[in-house]
Amino acid sequence: MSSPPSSTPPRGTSARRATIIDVAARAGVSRQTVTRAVNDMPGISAATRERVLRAAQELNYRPSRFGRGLVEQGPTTLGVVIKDLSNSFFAELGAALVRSSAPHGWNVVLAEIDHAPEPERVAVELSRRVDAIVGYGVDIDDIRGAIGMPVVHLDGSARQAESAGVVQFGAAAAMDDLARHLEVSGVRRPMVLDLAMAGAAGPSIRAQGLVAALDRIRGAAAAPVVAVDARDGHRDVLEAVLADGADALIAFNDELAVRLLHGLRSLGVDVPGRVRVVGVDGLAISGLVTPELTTLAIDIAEIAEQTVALVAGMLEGAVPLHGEQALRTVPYRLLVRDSA
Amino acid sequence: MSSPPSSTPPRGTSARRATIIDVAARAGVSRQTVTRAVNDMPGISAATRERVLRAAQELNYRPSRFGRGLVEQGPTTLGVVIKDLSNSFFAELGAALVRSSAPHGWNVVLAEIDHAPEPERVAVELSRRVDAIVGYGVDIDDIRGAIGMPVVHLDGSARQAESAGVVQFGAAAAMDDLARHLEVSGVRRPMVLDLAMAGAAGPSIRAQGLVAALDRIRGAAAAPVVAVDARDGHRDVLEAVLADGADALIAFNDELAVRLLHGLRSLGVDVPGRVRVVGVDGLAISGLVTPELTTLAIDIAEIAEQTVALVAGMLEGAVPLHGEQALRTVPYRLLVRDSA
DNA sequence: CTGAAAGCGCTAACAC
DNA sequence: GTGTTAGCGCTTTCAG
Repeated sequence: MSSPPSSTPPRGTSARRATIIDVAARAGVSRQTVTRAVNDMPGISAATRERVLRAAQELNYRPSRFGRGLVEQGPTTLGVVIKDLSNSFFAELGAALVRSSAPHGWNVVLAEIDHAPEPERVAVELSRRVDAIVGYGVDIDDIRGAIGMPVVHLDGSARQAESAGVVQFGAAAAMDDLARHLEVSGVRRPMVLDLAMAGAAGPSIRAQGLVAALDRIRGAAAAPVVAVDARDGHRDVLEAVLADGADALIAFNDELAVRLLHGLRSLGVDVPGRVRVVGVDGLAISGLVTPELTTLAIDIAEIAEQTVALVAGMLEGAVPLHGEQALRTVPYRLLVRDSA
Repeated sequence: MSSPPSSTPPRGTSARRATIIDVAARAGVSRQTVTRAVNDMPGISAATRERVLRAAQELNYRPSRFGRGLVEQGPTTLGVVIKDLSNSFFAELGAALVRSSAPHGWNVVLAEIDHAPEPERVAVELSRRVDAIVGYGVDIDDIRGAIGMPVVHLDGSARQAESAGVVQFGAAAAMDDLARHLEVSGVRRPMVLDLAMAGAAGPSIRAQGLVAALDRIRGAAAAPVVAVDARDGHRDVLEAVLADGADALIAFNDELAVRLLHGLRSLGVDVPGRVRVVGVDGLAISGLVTPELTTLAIDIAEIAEQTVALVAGMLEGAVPLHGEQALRTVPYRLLVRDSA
């Protein structure tokens, strides 16, 4: 691959995508006739259609969706920016957003931050291709070019509502419920198992919230936070916290909790007898493991509904792009099952 | 703006989306100046920018992504049509496709068939908005309008390769391995638990393949196929098949298998002692339940890679849109763990 | 710093 | 049956 000195477009396979004009020229017809052939419209002879289609094929012609959208008024497109799609919670949320968008006739473009070549550019790029942006880690300042574009932060803070829409995940009440539940269950040394985020300095917001809530358990010292790797075996960590006297493990999310449960089982540790385990999210799997997982559950479908409704309102101009009216809250609820 | 006598657009909230021209008029500047303000470009005075932005805001102006894409040559957009995103396998596949597309700089539009208002129109509609289509249940004949558009069937048949690209999931070999494994384990009465699909007449293709493979177990009669509901408790079904003497349950997929495991546990039935359980897919959860699930696993990331590579080849014109060269196969592999 | 002109690729409406 | 005309909304020249 010889790189030309200046800006000569690559010659080889993809010189320049063929347009309707190229096809028209090659088939010796007008552009309109090409349109008719390609879109299977009436008012064209079979012979001509054949000829046009052949020309199109030879040129590897594909209609530009932009030209088409311009004249046809394409559907609203929602850009969804997800941190990490291999995280079940995010994956389910993405799916729910797709589903909630369908009744509106919207298209949904899904983009992932964590595994992107240029993570910080994902949202910016996407914002130029869609009508609204929803997601995590979207830096509103980066999108200032997108004047008037609805932006909704998922799991955002009230502060973020000063500059964009926010769907808040209300965890405080449920965390308090959890602390109370653990307290009456006799827990005295709860520990928070946080997910080790790349590049994160301290504990996650969620872990901090958990610690704060747990702090209200009488007779218990401040709950320690232990960062664990998302995909690891956790065996060492488990042995360590057990040796440290932990009698309740609050995991960052259900996925981690289920892994913990699995690890404890292979260690022969009784749950909830010897140690209790709690997850966060309320994913389907949490109800399918043994013992069934006690968890702080949030209704993902509800989040998606609220989000889409909020965006729809913004698009119509019925809801301001930021401020109080652009703030929604979906609560977590304590789901007591067998593991704690 | 004097509205012409005849086609007055609706006045209310959503009259007609404001264009750059409306903004220019309102701000008393040229379109180009609006572009400069909106895109945060240099060569414009702060005062003018302010004025333009205000006008834009007042008109609820958002740039059209089509007009923009037309002149800017937007990225390739891949349309992914998934049957049911609440099925973990499909959700993971969708996520994997997003991830595999990122290095190419492609955008991915995800659409779901099963919960769409008009299921049969999903793929057709989408095909007019994207550069290539990948997915399940895409009727190639419906998309004939999309001349030259790459279409790839996921989990397709060799026959479908006559008209489109296909990524085949090769199950035969793994199913044979499974049958052999069950045979030497002493299984004599395996049963297939199929997912009851709405509107499906008989057993799924997968169930049929399983039955065919199981048929080779010496001393066993043809394996019965029992259709079960995706979300149900399965208790009745479980009791029935157990009463019927089943000593191995092959589930349509891991999700069902995990539910089965859960049901069996609450029934106090020993797995694999009393009955063995096998899943299909190889999802993450299959390794996190007790006993760990024996399953026919397929590499989802590999499927996504192959699919994206195939589409890329088609887009470049390097790979034909159908035929042998447009056929790829990703195999299932028998993953023997504890449940069978 | 601002504006005018050209053109991106396509289709609807109206000729012929 | 086919071609011509006129945009769709935006950004990129190039002139002022």
